[in-house]
Amino acid sequence: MADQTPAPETPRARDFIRELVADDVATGRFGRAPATRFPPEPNGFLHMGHAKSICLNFGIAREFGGTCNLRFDDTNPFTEDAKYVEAIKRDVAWLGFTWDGEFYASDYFERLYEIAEGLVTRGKAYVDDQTEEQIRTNRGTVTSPGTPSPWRDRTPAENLDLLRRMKAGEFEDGARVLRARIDMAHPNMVMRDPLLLRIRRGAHHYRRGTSWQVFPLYDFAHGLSDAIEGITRSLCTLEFKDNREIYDWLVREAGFASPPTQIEFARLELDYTVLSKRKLLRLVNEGHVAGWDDPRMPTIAGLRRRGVRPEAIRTFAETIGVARKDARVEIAIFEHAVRDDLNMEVPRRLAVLNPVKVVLTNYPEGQVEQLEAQDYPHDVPRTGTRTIPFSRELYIDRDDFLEDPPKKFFRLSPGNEVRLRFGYIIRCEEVVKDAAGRIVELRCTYDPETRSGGANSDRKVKGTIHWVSAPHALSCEVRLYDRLFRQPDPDDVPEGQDFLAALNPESLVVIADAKVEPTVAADPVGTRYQFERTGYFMTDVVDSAPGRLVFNRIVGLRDSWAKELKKG
RNA sequence: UGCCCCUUAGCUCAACUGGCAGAGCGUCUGACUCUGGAUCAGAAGGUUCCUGGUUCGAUCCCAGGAGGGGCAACCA
Repeated sequence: MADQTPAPETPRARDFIRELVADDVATGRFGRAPATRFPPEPNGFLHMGHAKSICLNFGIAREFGGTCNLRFDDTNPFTEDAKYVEAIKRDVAWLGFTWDGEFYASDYFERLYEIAEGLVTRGKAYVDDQTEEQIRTNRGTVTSPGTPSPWRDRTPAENLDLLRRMKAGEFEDGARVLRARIDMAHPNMVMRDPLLLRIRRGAHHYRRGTSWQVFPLYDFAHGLSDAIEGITRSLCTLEFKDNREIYDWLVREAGFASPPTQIEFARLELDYTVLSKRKLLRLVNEGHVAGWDDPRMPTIAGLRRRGVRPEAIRTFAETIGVARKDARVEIAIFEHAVRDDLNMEVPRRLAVLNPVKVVLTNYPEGQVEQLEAQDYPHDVPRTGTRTIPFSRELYIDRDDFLEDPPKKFFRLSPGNEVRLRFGYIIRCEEVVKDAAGRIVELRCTYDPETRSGGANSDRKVKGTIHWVSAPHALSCEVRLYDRLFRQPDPDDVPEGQDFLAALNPESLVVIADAKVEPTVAADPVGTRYQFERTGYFMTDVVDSAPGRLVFNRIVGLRDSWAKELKKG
């Protein structure tokens, strides 16, 4: 009774995929350690959806003592580029994962072609001369069977001859394709003689140049690439469920002894953003954002530039888990993961985003005190202090003063007191306005007995606000980033409009002249802080420089005052 | 001749494969106070989509239905 029973080590709740992998290990099904792969196509930057997949694939390999390859699924010469390969590698590494093998589907083209010849020889594939349009029409519809191609019954010898001439570059693009010979009336559309190889004679592949001319399609390349690498479980998203049948058909026909098995999980959908490479590409190409690494983008590069740490992304991926049903995740879950991570890691600083001047009328002119300020709050297990200057003229945030405050407003107002963080208690005596009625200065008095840490510092006031010393503060630019879209589902727009109609015009608000305490001047670019009572910020790695401070807001703090206001 | 998934708390998921439906986030309440936008504690919240069936017992198995989603690119 007396001694505390230590909390039992509760194993993290397993998802259905990890259960299957654990079964594989227990039964020795594959006769080898679990092997996964992350297979991006190098035609765009990685985003949060990919991060989920990366954490899953690499996480499983790590947990089960297996391997995870990075494989570029580069089978479409029209859209792929080496610059995307580099960006993807950088992003995966930044997320904290090391791949076992680095492979390219384009390195398997020869092997795939040999498998194609094998299929042709055994009557399992044929060369089709139909036009693209005819192929589409003759595939039938979801409710009606397709029509066999007139070329479907060519002899293996004829098919082999045509296939070789396709490879040799004798035919125009689109003149012929290689198709699997399965069933044109199959209830699964994917199995209606799927296309295997298409001719791209003029195309320039970023790795193969113009030397290779018959390119495999996804279905043909993907499962076989997995099999070639000895993958055990091939994890992909739900929309590939129907493709599993052709995946299994191909690895079986190719004669792999212990072929991989595909498992599908739900792709991530995140509120207030889009996670589709096609849509992200449009945002970039049409100039709605500044680039793939715009801090508003849900790309790994964008999140990195904004200041999110990889730890937060990994925690988020773990939190949302994986499931077999569609998953739309609230952005609050992500923001919570980001705050939770930063809370324990980054030092506090004082910054005033929307400054209004405060003059302490009873503070000696010309006097400057150095105040000691804690870098971390009492409940964060880190230590550190700094000194910040205090003087007669200060800035506080305009939001922290109200001439006519509502109930429960515990900040500064005429005749009322508030504590300046790490400093003194002050009282507002007079409000100075310009001709237009705008407040230009608050004339206050301070209580010299209440300096933080001093003998009589424990006098209580309701509120504490942040401030900076006007003559010492550094001017800086602050970029307040917000959700890119103004509604949870950007695709939920009226007929005739697309997701761009839901763009949030205030996703970036730039404050040209904010004030920050001088201690940040010496920190390297890319340093993160919490600006007390405001949010988490990082100096922008591209635009910030000594003498020109630029801060990105990573995420705000939880806004319980706004909630209080809403309640009325 | 359609096929394949999915449906459990506001949201995302659990429930050891038939045994008193749980967790995180969110919400609410309280505590604390030099972050009243930090932190901590507690609470509320359920016809497990519906209708039958099997069973001592069904979220789980079976049948039918409803709702949501995927598939008819020489994209992946």
